[in-house]
Amino acid sequence: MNLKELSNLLGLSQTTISRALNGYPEVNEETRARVLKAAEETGYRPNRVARRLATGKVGSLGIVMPITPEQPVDIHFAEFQSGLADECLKHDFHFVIMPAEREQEEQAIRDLVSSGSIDGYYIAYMRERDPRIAMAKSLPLPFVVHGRSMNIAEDYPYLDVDNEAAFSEATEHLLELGHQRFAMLNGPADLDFAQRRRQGIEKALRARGLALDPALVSSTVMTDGHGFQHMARFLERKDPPTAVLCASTVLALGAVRAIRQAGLEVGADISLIAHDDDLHLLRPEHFSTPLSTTRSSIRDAGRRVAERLIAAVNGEEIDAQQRELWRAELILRASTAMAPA
Amino acid sequence: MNLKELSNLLGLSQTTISRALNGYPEVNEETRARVLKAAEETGYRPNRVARRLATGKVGSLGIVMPITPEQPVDIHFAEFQSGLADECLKHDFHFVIMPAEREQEEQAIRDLVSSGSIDGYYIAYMRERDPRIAMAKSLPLPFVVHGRSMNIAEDYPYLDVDNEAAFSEATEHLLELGHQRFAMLNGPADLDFAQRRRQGIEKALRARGLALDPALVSSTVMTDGHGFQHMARFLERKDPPTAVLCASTVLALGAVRAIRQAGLEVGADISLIAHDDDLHLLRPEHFSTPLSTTRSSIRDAGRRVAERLIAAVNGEEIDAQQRELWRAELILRASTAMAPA
DNA sequence: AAGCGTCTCCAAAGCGCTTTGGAGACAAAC
DNA sequence: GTTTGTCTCCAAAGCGCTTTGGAGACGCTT
Repeated sequence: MNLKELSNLLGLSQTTISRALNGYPEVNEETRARVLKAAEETGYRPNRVARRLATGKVGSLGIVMPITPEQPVDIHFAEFQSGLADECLKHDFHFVIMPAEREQEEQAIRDLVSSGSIDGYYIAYMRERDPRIAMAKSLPLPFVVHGRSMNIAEDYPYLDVDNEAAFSEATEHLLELGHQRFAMLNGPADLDFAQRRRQGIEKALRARGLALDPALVSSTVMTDGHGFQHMARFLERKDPPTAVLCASTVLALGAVRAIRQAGLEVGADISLIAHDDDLHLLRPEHFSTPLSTTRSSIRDAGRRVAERLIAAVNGEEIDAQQRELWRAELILRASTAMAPA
Repeated sequence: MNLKELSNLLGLSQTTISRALNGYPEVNEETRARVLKAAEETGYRPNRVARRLATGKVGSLGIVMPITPEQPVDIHFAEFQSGLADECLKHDFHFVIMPAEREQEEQAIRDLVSSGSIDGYYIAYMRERDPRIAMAKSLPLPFVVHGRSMNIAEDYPYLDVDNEAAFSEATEHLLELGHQRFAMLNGPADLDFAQRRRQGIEKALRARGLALDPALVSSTVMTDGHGFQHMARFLERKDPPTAVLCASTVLALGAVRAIRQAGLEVGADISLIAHDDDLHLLRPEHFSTPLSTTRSSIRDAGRRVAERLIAAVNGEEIDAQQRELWRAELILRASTAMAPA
């Protein structure tokens, strides 16, 4: 059922029906009621693709889904997407997912934009001096960056967690508990959030005249396998760390396994703080030893990004709010304790 | 940059450019080369939305994402989607996600189809006599069902795991180990896969003259919270089970926590077999006691569904392969042992 | 009675693409 | 020299919608 058929059915022009349905004033209320009723009965829904061609809007956001052989599905991505979906549902938006390998990410964004199937998009997994930002600014659609990119002079709309502050704070807490030897299970070294988290630790240590031993830092995709593997490696050293900071509860999952397998106890022998994106599946309080965390909901971030994008699509520009930096909350549980003597 | 601009630039008609780009024979190879070069240089990409209007195809699959307040993100869904994305990438497809609350699922499919933004779609989370199947058959787009729906007489294209056989087999194994008292942590009772899994257990028990105690069956959304809660409840009884079957490793995660918290040991005190969808994040071999499982990759299912849909969109109808039933593999690890005396 | 708003409604253009039905140029065939 | 066929290319229609620029009908004022 399309407009033309409906117009034949009602003996009205397509114009009138379109206007009746879209709430324009120049149509008799009686006629409008008749149209609305017929639309309801026939189940008529305007073709969004045709509407997009006519108006330029489709009611859809775009996202590029990173595909890597090593990490088939990123739970952080899924959780973010879940927030995005919540917000889209509210506004009758849907979203388009464009899978892309890392090398094709820029091309994927271009394709998505020129495909005409979205009104706005977000980009994530930012790296230093990320070229995608300049590119996005040159494209005609609104966008929001999730995260940030270091050493970019220009302004751009983003939403990020203050990773540096979060990890500084966590480190300071461990220092106060007497820890001196720190390890870090970090995300991929080229990603902005990983760099900032590391800087946060280094900053806090430097203030006490300490330094982070590069041999006790791993930078990997955030899977529990990597968490296990590198934690095990750290523990094999003759001077193992007494405190570990993890960039994700997923890494912590593996780390805890390694610690226990080495016959050690989380908390008593080794203190651990993980960044908690509030992953629904991996609650820090459900670990065998409940985990101390720096917490910031990635799902809320997804909601907020969608909210901003939809506002931008609807023409509600809010330049004042372009840059948004969320503070993570330090939550102490049983995985942090005084350093062993 | 659009076709018209490109045609002005080259001094050729839009027709010729379109044909050159789409590989039609009636264009001089010299001209084609010139067009290809210009398209490359200007970064011209045809507007998919316009193309869809002209041809009826966009190169996009559709999926409805169930939104529930109780389970913000379903890891099974994410894992399936990951497989879908892999396959879409291969064929230069993308996919559209339409978030919908459960009551609106049918409407969501209708909207998706009439929106014109997809060429095919899949439906999942099937229930008994699911009305979506008849509806899907009445709509003009190809679809594939992930799972099945009981008591539907008509034929329809699906891909499912043989849940009944998997759980029968798992139960038989436990029976051979001497277990008599079984519990089940199942998925939502209205879902087809949950019903079949339960039937599988019941069938195997019946063959030995045993029955599944309804008090030892839970039917919930598959979160670790529910796994914990119901397993704890089972263990509080004066006649606790010695064998547990879980519909997901996610439920098993909680169940294991409850078992250990009760001072019992998985394997020695309680045997446990979980259905393993091969979730990347939750590897059965990484559990404190490695889990015996019935395994079938939900990611592979996503790949296969995408493959079939894309083939259907491209007009390669394979009626012979409409119904596909995969067999899950029973993998024994340390969580299953002889029943305690 | 003519003129003027005000309501309603409509025909047609246009969004960017594909595709149908030629048209023109040229060479080969008669 | 005319006809036929083959290569290339193009103008225009059409996909389903929105929107511009009227047009007709009606009632009111002068």
